[in-house]
Amino acid sequence: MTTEPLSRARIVTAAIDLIEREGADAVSMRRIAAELGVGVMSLYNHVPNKDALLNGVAEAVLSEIEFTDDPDADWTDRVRSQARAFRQIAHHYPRCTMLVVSRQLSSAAGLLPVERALATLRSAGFDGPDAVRMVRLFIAFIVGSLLREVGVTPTFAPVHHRHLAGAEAVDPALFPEVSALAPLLGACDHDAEFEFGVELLIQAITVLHARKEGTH
Amino acid sequence: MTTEPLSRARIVTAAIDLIEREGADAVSMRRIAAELGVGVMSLYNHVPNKDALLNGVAEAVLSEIEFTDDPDADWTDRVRSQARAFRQIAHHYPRCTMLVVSRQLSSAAGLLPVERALATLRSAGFDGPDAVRMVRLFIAFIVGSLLREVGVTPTFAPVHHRHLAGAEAVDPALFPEVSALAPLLGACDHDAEFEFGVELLIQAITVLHARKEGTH
DNA sequence: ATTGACGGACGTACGGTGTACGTGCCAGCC
DNA sequence: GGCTGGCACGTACACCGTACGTCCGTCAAT
Repeated sequence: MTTEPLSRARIVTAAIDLIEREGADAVSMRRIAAELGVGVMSLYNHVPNKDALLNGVAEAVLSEIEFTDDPDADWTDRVRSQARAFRQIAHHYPRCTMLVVSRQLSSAAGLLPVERALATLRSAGFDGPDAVRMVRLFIAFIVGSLLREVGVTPTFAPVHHRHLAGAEAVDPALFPEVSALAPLLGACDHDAEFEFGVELLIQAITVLHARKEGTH
Repeated sequence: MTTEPLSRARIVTAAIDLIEREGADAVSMRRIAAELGVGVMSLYNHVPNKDALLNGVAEAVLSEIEFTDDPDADWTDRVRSQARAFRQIAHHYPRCTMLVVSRQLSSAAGLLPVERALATLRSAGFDGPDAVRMVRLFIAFIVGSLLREVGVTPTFAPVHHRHLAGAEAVDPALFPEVSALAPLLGACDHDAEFEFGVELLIQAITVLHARKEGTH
């Protein structure tokens, strides 16, 4: 059994595996070291500290986004596919999602999605300031959506009824709308919800686009 | 000096103060107890554990939202003011924002904003499913926006240049758009950005509204 | 007035955490 | 052959959440 020589990459992937298996709370230097069959302090030869390790996790997850961008496609389709790509990794690493969105990364991994998005929006004819605004808007929507989707499953148990275990848990007098719409609030088709949001944003942007074109 | 008798409320506000002063990482039972001039274990007479305490913090912050809803106003204005109210507390308790959005609350404090939003959307003529969709969309956008605004300042230092310390830090060959738009990406007028997003969402919703009305 | 129960403040203790620091092994180079 | 530098490792320390036992003030019933 040739134990290959421990590297930052091996440590990061071990951390990712551990997070996905047992949640972010289970991560500790000792735990990761044990997972790798290695002394705790050996980790510090490849990673300056735990925080940097977690940044590495976020980077690694983010860099697995598969952008299959077709420059010839309609810009709306390109936006759609990029939004979906972003969301797809969140589903591949659900327990890591919180980590990814809660750390702003200055590395290449964090910049590439922005680069792609800016490129397609510029090619669609938006000027710089507008393109930046659009990207920020889309990222806000995507991050917020992913947080909701993931926050629903902190234990990863398929709890569909969320905070509304029963309709009687919420007082209809205080919260008439919430209690009336409890069934709708309890069940959430995340896919449909996400697609709806993306379409609505794209449509809104298209309108704004046409309006600017018209004022030329 | 009459030391008033320690209560869940006092503990929670001490925690909030501590978080705002020194960040979320500074919170520990021992630290909070010291802040209150009290033994550590005394806290557990009023709070079952740290997690519940943090939930209490999130609830307290959330319940400070000031909804000055005018039922006679235009529904778009009501949506605007609700979105702004949500954002305002995030600016009042910037270091607590992450806590608030990362915990889904089943309490009244968490439900009230949803109730308000549903009520205004229903009064605007949306049916149940559409209203729920809209609320989810808005919350996703708001949460994502707040995370960006707050994530920019984890140290609360007014770092305006973010991840782009200098334009030369990012390789123009790899990231042409990012490097070209670096000045725009570096500086962000959060207020304007938020208002832009809210207006765009409202406009998109209005279009969708009109379309549904037309198909009657 | 005495007693009893009880709630809340507190100290101690245990297992776990991140990581600073020193030690020893082993490969590569002079 | 001896030196040097990198890497695995153990020990140690300060801090964490919290289970548990203790003590004391207050109040009810006797």
